[in-house]
Amino acid sequence: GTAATVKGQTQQDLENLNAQIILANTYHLYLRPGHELIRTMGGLHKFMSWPRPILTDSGGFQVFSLSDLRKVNDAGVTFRSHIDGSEHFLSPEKALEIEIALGSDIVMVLDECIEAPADYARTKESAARTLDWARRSRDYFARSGDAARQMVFGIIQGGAYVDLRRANTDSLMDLDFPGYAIGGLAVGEAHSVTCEMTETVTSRLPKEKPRYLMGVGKPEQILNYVGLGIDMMDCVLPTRSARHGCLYTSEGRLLIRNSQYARDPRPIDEHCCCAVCRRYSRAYLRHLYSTGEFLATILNTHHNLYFYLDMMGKIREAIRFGKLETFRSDLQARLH
RNA sequence: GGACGGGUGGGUGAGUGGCUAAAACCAGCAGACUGUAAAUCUGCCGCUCCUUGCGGGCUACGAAGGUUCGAAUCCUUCCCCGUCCA
Repeated sequence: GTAATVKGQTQQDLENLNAQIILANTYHLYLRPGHELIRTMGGLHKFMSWPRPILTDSGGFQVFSLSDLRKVNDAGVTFRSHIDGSEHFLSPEKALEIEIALGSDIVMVLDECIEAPADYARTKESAARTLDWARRSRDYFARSGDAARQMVFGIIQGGAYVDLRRANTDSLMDLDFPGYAIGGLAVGEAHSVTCEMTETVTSRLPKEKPRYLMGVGKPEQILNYVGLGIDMMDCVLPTRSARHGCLYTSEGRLLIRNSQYARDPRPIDEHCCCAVCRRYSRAYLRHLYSTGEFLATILNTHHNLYFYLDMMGKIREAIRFGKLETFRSDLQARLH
């Protein structure tokens, strides 16, 4: 829900899907419509009519993905807006100020997410900066925030280097955040490396606090991350892929535009109970997609979100019954 | 009957002697997408052969002839389409 909307779904849809929490983005909402406007409108929950929890990302990822529009130094990040080219400065304190104005439930600190692969010296320097920013964020929130209403999560960086990940995890834990995020992964490195770094971190983190792996992932990868002790994830994949005609099923991905579905009367996934699968055929959905109808986006997004949320529900259930390993290997085998 | 303008690959439409199997866009086919600058991006898109190479052969810019080393491009005739005049 980057721009205070999950593209293609109404808040009502999201409630029907049983979405527990959505993510919104500091950088985007700061540029448009502006955090002061949202504060004036009663905060982000009220503004977008979403009574359930919201997590706000800090703009750290934009530092990375808008790389040719930014300059980073220890003080913070100077961005040029991707919308009108205007220049803006984001510091750890400024990011918190915005997120406090938005009133999100979980506030992410500003971090620096760097490209993969990055060399050791650069990664070390950047991770140290992120750690320093986390300290500043914590201190700023202690002065200006309301711990009864919001909680701030720290972010661990350290690239693909085990010792840097370890050191940054330990140092961040010293700052005693209520939750910890792992950033800077799934940015181009091999999945095995993502897993190795994740395990390096989760094996050190306290069990009673949430662990959030930022920006992932594919369904079959999520099963691995959960197995490594991850509690939270966020990802554009289900919604963006939906807009691009890629649908997730219990048997793997399905590209709805493929000509083989032109006359296919079956639902996307015969085992799926979502509103789209209960009502529409592949042939119809392919037609909507290829004619560029926006109902295609709406229905495809609904299905993919149902798939993801349903899978997460089943994962929780499997964990509850001590069956995660079986569930994971069964599902991964079917997804391939 | 006459005067102009025009007929290009599935579509729209560039190209007015060699760099053109022919721009671009659309359609079609396939792929990608991971803390959302994304209803986006990439590849293929005449037929065919193989030793898959910035390879070979064939066919192609309304039709048929011609000029030229070389023609979608120039010339002739014909056939269509549009506009205007009688």
